[in-house]
Amino acid sequence: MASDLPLDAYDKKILRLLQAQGRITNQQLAEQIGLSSAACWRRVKALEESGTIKRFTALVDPNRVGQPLTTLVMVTLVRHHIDNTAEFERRILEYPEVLQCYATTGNADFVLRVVIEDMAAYDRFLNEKLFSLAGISQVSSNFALREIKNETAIPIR
Amino acid sequence: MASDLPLDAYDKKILRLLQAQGRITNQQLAEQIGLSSAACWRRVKALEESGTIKRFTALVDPNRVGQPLTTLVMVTLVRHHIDNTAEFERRILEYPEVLQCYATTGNADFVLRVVIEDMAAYDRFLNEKLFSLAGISQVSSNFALREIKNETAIPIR
DNA sequence: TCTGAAATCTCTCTAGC
DNA sequence: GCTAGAGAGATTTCAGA
Repeated sequence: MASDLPLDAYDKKILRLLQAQGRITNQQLAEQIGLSSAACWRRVKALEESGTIKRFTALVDPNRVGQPLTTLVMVTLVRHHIDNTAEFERRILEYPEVLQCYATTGNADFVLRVVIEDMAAYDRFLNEKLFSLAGISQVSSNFALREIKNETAIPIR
Repeated sequence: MASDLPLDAYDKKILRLLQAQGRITNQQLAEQIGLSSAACWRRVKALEESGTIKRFTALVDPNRVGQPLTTLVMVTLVRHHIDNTAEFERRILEYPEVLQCYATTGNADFVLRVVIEDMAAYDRFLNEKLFSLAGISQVSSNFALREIKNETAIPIR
């Protein structure tokens, strides 16, 4: 249905606006990009169906829902089992307090961002979840003193 | 209007559902939490006004908009000028390719997540932007080999 | 101060060109 | 791509717990 790629100028404007205001009405969106509302609506649907728009979401302030502690965790695995990596990743996906996880170059194998209530809860996370995984070699916890920026909008060029 | 805090069970359900489906209709939302559509609507507005919901957004797949490269950058500042930190943070906020930035404990002063087109663009980012900032002592670039998880939904307990 | 019902207003989404 | 319009949903008002 939705052809893959390439995005034209209208699509790019749509993506910029929907990243800034996810609940803008289709009519306002259409007006701002300079298309009829039907044409705009079809483009938004196509962008959703092609996966360019993964989904819509509400961004919640973690401080206001009792999860003020952010930690960046560097994890290194032991090199013995080839299954370690797959198993590690599978378990990480199940932990809701781990919002992000990347396999990276450099000293650590993985970098995680963990959002949680307080130090006691983080201690439980380490002992009951992270340290219980097979094949963990090193874990380094870097606590966020301050959030300078936390943006979800990808620059559309 | 919106009293600060504390969230009751309805608010928590609303936050969970809106994080999962940012564009769910108010009627469906009301039905799923067990309130009338008017009551549900008022609660969503209150959550927005209080800042508990920061905003709504579309989550875009960076691969589909030509920004497939993610880098986690550890930055250390020199200790001489007290203004270094404030100036660094101010500039970081202006760089759209830097999606996230945290001041952290540990070896690095800051951890950044940068999303960008390719290595050439990353090289330009380093030389034209990051290295041009005053007071930079060390920069370590860790490239994301794979994204295991990239979630925005804060667990609501 | 909270609710729900109902009236009204606006937008979505399909159809047709 | 555009316009039109029925139906669906959002938003306000009002009255009751």
